[in-house]
Amino acid sequence: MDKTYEPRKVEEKWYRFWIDKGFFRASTTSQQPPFSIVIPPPNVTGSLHIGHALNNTLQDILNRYKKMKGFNVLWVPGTDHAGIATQTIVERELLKEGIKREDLGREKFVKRVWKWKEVYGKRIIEQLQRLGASCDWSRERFTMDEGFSLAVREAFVRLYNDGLIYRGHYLVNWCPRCETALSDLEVTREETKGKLYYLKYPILSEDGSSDGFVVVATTRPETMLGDTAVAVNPNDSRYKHLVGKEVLLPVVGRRIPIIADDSVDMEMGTGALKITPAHDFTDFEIANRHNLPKIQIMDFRGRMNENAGKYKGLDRFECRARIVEDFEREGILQKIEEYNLQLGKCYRCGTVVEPMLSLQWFVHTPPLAHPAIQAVEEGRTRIIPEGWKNTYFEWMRNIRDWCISRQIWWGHRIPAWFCRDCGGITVSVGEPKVCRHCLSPNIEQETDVLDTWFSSALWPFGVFGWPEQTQELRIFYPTSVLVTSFDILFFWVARMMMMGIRFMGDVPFRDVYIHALVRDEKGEKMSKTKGNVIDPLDIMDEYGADALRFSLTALAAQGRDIRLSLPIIEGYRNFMNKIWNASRFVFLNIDGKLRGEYSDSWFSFKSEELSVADKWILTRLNRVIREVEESLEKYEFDKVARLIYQFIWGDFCDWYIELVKPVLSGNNTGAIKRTQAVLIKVLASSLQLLHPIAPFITEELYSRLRGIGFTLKTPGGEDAESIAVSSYPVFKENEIFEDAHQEIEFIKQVIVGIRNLRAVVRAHPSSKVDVILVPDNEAVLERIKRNSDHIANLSRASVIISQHEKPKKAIAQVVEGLQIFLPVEGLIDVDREMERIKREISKLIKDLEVSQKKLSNRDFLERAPEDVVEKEREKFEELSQKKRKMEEVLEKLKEVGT
RNA sequence: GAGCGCGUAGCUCAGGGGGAGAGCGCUUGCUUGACGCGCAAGAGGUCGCAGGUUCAAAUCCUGCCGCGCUCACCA
Repeated sequence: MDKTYEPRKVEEKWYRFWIDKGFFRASTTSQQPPFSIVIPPPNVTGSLHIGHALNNTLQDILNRYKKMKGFNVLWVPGTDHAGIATQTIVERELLKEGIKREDLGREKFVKRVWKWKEVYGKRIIEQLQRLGASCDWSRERFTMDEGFSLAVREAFVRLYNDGLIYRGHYLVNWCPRCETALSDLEVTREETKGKLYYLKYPILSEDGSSDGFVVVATTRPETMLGDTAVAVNPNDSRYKHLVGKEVLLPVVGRRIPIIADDSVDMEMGTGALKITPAHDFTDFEIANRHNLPKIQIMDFRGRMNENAGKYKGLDRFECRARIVEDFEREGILQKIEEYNLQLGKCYRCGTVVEPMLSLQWFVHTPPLAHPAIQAVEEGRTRIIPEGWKNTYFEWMRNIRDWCISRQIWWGHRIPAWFCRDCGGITVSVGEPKVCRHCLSPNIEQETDVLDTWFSSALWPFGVFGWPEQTQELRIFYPTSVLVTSFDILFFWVARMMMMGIRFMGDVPFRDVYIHALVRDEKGEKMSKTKGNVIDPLDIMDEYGADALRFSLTALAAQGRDIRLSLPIIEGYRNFMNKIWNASRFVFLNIDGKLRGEYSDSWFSFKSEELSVADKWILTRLNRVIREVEESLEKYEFDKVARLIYQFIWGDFCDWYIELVKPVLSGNNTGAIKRTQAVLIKVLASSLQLLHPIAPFITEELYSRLRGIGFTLKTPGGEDAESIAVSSYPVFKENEIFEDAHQEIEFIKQVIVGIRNLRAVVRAHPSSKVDVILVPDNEAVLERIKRNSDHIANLSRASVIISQHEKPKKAIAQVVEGLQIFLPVEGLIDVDREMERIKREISKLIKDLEVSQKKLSNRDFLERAPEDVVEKEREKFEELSQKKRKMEEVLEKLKEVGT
């Protein structure tokens, strides 16, 4: 066995083993309770990033844990076609070859994208496998595979027939670069420095002559070309007299009315608002109230159209500059101010979004949102951590209709056909032959595709074969938990809730666990442009998948972002190595094969046969088992990791192994056998606890345990050929030994005390020192007697127990009920040691004062719970005893100095 | 503008009404028969600030300061 764990030597082997054995395959005939998770499907063209690593590690932990608990676990994997994102990437690649998508035409282009999908979809799947994801790959799905396409059409048709999908002319967010409509969510607002332009519109008097100006303020002067009114607040005394009059729209020369509308804020700008109904959401609504015409002045690429007159053909930003110039020349530009505004940008490409009037498809969401809100209110779906509930409610309660049509090629084509004869719409799952309304065969399918998130919303039941009523749906829906990050709470989680309830009549998941975002060590979001990405694949190459997984788990505290850095990962890589070496120690101390000695109810020692140390470690183990399970059930992943880390390193390695070394090198065969058994039991259980987080190293070490003849059982009671299918450790009340636990905890203090004294006298680690232990009472005396070997071995001391004699010249330590003396002959830095003791005494005095104050406070005595008061009394007693002893120690020191 | 989260050791973070914790880093010592990716012993903190509630506040409440995020059609 190597001295250092080398993950690269084993990881691939074990993953193949798990797959070959079919351990990740779920059963549709099992009697076991189901546990199911659907993966948040990564983008097909994407590459595994650190966020995926976290997301899938957490899911894997839950799945592997439940598997070991005997559940019929199903983790459904898959990928998302990610419409706009994927199309953009493929377009960019094609451009490198000098090909535009229009050159290929729709059909050929889509074929090219499928090719990409084949290559890159596979890549991300391999990367997930590299991470160790225990997905049931036989059930891998893609949001555009045949079955899923059927589900999408079915859902669309049903919603349409129920009147929840409609088509109409509305103002939508439009990306002029992607040339498609976007939903509200796909627009991100960014604070941008801009300018506020004050434009003077000449007022027309009754006779048509000019009569002064009304000044409007705007951040987008170019939109004035499409102005159809100026609006003021009806209560605005500055403008009251102008309502009903007209202004002459400069440059254009059109007459437009001055109207009154309540929604105009008198404080804002000049209080007079120019109305461009076809390019602004507020204006659109005002226009509807006043029956104003809507003049579109741009084409879908963001260039001025024929309605822009002489500006036709200009890009919208060029046009802005020209308009401003022209206003200035005419003397009707009053002023320009610096102005910060929240600009809407396309979340995919960052282009400034243009509100555009167009014919689009929408989902009418409030009727879907209502039951989805209720489900969370009633706790049928729990959101964890709870804080996100409010965010969910907030969004759901203010939900607006969802624009689902996209003018791109890659995606689910909307299953609607338009009739060239009667203009009617036929919506159908299969391809219709004739128009539903006039029976004309002269029909044509909608060219728009659906928003990617429309199909993602069906994921939790689409993957199980919906709309067919499959066995999988019956068993695994609702899924047990969804693990995701908060940035797609609205995009995805909320919509799955709506669709799941609508089509399945039940929530899509019992729990939603929302985890953090992974940031860099400075707390910044990782991005390729910033160059601060930590690539999980590099990390796995260098440190191993387990180290990465453990790092992410240990940092996955609820409600806080993860700041990941290499030193942290290195630390947990070291932990993996520690486990490796602890196991190595165990193996080195078991000669030959166990020959099944321990495999069949192999741990069968009666409590009186166990040593105090054995009892101590078993107590610790059992408590850790319980705490780990409690934490897992609450999704407290960081706590799980900490508990296991502390137990393996801090308890098992630092103390148990050290305590047991003399036994193993002794010649008491019975004691050796028993110790070996405890070592194996504790090691095996530790590996099991660790397995969900670090599957590879634990499998490797388990295989070595099998090599020496030790086997775990499956939940079904059979020999487990893999730790992945072994039965999770169970808390056993009869392996809790409170007395032994306290005894070893006490002995640890004694040992640390002596080591501390050794450091004071600068004793060389290999040299022995003489110490005199002076116990207060019989109980302490007995404890020390029982453990004098442990003390002597772990502190390299010759121990003398004395109830009366105390050395004259010595340095000392005090632990509860015990003084530890180390005689010295003036070879030490007495002043420094005195300083140390004095510091300690003054701290004791301070603590005593606090305690004293409490105990002399009548309110405390009367109102505090009895046990708290009692504990305070004990504490006071203990502190004052310790103080007395420390003072004594100080006296001894003085003598050393003389 | 509204809402949410976070300020605890030099750094990264647990904890969350009754004796301040971990890892890393730092100091000192170590060819300790598992491991130097290690062992041992240490130093290091008015728990952001100010009030309040309470017998008792790092912990609960209010305000403030700082950092971050989300939502919002505001010219």
